[in-house]
Amino acid sequence: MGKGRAPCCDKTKVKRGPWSPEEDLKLISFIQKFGHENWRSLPKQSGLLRCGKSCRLRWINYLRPDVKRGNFTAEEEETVIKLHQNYGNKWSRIASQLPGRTDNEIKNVWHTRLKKRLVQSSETSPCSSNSVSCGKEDKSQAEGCLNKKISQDFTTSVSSGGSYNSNQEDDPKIGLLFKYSAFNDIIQEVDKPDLLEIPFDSDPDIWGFLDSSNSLQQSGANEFRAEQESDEDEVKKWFKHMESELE
DNA sequence: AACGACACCAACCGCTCCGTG
DNA sequence: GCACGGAGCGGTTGGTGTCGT
Repeated sequence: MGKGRAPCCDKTKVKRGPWSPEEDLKLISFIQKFGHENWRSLPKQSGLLRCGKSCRLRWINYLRPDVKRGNFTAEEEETVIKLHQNYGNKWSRIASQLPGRTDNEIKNVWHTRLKKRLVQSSETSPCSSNSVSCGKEDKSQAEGCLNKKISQDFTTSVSSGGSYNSNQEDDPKIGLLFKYSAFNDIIQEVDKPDLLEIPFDSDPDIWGFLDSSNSLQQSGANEFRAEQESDEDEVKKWFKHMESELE
């Protein structure tokens, strides 16, 4: 794109680094009221001294109501491994199959845990069966080797000759993915400006912050969203509280 | 208790994609 | 068709917590 591009924001005039609870509240409050049609102008309108990109990232990776916090379950990890085998480093693609998990989170988990785990297990059980050399001197090679093995296992489990998509309901784990995916439609609603629904379990820090001055109870982190429909009163209370916090 | 190594994760950076005029 | 701007994505970094010595 031709002449290069202007930076997304004036870095000398925006705050950087970790977000404070107050900033989080401002962002949540603004998005709940007005949505996020335009990330670039959002900081200005909401009174945040942040780059639009930073706001977007914070919202998507942390504040979004449907973000699931906490450790990945074994099933989720396995799913990530399999999806990575299919999609490669398309984290957003993988994330779309794991509701509540963000691309950033999946990426982190992959780099910190799963990749290592794969390399380790490839070292203990070399995939000699398919005549691929798994030299220890090249970790990426080892990883590739293992991926190949997983791929085989995966395609086998999905059933021979069938594509991933056409057989996903046959595999219990893929079935699980499907169940997750069913929530996607609901989750995507969150991005719509006119929606006024705030689940109470998205961010421990925020809720801890809120709890410190109010007794708004957050529901358990792993309880799913079915109970949320009756939370409208809670939402109003929450807004009132947030507004008072911001004053 | 102090220190270093390692692990984890939030956030940033820069690039690409896509819509619009 | 082209230029531009905004959004999204993936790679990387830096801060912080944890563990081992």
